[in-house]
Amino acid sequence: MLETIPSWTDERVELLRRLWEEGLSASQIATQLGGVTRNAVIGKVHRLGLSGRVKPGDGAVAGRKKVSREAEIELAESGPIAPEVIPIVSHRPAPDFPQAAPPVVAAPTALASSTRVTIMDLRESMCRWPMGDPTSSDFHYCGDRSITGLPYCTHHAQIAYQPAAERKRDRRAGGFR
DNA sequence: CCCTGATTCGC
DNA sequence: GCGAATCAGG
Repeated sequence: MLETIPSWTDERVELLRRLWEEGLSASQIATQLGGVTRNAVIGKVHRLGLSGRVKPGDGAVAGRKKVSREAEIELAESGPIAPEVIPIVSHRPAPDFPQAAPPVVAAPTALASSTRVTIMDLRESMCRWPMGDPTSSDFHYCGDRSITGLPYCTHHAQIAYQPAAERKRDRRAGGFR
């Protein structure tokens, strides 16, 4: 049956908060939530007092976390392959990485395999590599154990932080462009 | 023309 | 409180 769309339940508000703070646009949040328009999202954001994510004039970068020095250098050398903090806003048409079964190391993280890791499930220690279209409702994250200090697991960190030279050769793996 | 958030105001 | 319409901008 059709899912009845509740208005602003605690869950949905929490999700809204989280997505907004992560830097998603109102329209993207709207499609993630489902059943609401971007106007509704914006309206709610204002009612919650969440507006003003980015402060122009503020010396520090408000919305985005600072990357480590190493990662920064790597990014500078490798170019804008992947965004540093939350890649969900990135404009990739259709990622779809063959990342079905990453048996890396015995992942200590509890939830894994079949469960879709949504933004709600994401923890600091989990890989935030985006899977799927951010404007789609089935969007989720990798969720594997992330490297300490980095937002990605070993697998996706390799894709995200490829050295410039190596990139030419082994670029097909990522799907980024 | 696509998008963004901000604001207003009838409901 | 909610969100469509509108506004102002990129």
